Amino acid sequence: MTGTKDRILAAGSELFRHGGYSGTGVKQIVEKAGAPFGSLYHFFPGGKEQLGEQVLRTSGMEYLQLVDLFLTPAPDLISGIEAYFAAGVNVLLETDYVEGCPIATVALEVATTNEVLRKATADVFTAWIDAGTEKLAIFGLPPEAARTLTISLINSLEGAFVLSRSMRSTEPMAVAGASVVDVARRLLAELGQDGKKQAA
Amino acid sequence: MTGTKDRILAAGSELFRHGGYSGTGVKQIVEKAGAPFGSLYHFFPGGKEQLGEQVLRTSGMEYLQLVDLFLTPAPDLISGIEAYFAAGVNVLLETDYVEGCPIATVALEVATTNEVLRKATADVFTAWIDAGTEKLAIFGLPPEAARTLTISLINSLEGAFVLSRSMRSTEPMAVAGASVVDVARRLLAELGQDGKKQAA
DNA sequence: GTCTATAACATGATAGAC
DNA sequence: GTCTATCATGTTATAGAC
Repeated sequence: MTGTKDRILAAGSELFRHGGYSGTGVKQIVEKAGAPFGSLYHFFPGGKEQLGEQVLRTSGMEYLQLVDLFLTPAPDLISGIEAYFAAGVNVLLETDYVEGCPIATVALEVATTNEVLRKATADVFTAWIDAGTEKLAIFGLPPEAARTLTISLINSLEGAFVLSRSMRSTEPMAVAGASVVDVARRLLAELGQDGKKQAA
Repeated sequence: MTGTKDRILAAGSELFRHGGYSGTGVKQIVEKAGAPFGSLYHFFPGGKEQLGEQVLRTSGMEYLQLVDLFLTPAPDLISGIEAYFAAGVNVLLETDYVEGCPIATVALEVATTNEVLRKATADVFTAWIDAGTEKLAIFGLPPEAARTLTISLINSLEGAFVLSRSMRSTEPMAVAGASVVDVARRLLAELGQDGKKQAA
């Protein structure tokens, strides 16, 4: 049984990342959640801003699990990266370019206009970078190289979502994947490693 | 002498890219432009949407000139890319992470909510890609390689603006520059070229 | 805790004097 | 073409019955 609060969070997450923070009204959110209007201010006394912050932090942590889903099963670093961006292409096609990053739309909107929400987006990105850095160790990458590659991967993914969703083309996402593979290959060559999954 | 219409466009450009399309009110725009409220609907009978479209197309073409500013003077491809992302770092620092891409904020906001504005952002990105592809020919890159590298560059730049502005750190922008250099080096090696500027 | 009515305000847009 | 007053609507938030 899904609680009212969770339904409000889920509805907010979808509406915020599609229409933006300013572009989404609180009535729209409770309506989509099938929740009474008063419940919003019962569960989120801080109003729209508190809801926005919770939505960012919650969906940010949910998407963190996607890293495991595609990188962990891969036999080596390169095919892990390829699987990750192939999944990005699939998301674009399967949702008709509707879905992308759950954070970026709001992140750009609030970067200079709302410090509470900006901090929430920054915390999510920081968590993603730290988790990716840790995860890439399974392919033998030392911390510094793993961090650089993770940031490069997120950079390219975020930028590709902007271009691909705007242009309604998978080309930018495909190019992004190939680019990150280039970066990974250069790193591996520099380290003299093969990028195969390490024994536990 | 700056016309009223131009001042409205300039004010709209700044406010839209900072606060987003939904987050910016038309009254806010005319106030910043020092223009009478009625002038907005005189010059833009289509209202906020027509203004938004004009702002996107106009500032998109203005930023196109920045490609020339940093890539053209470079003696070779690699140092051109480095100069470009160094400029990105400077913009972040000099504006205290306020300025970024004039299109991306609105692009994510309207990608699935306003087809007129989405098309405008797509046309701008397409123009950037085409212009970059053409410009990179001065370093000897054939069209296909030039297009791939241009998309990779814009991907990384856009994503780095998202992360850097959110986290208030230049690290993502610096990583982005190094990553695109990796991609360029791989392309040059594959083509057997040196990336030096070609004679006219 | 659920739900509704409504307050207080901001929004995009328009009418019409000048 | 400039400028102001105003409309209708949508916004966030609150009060208070149940």
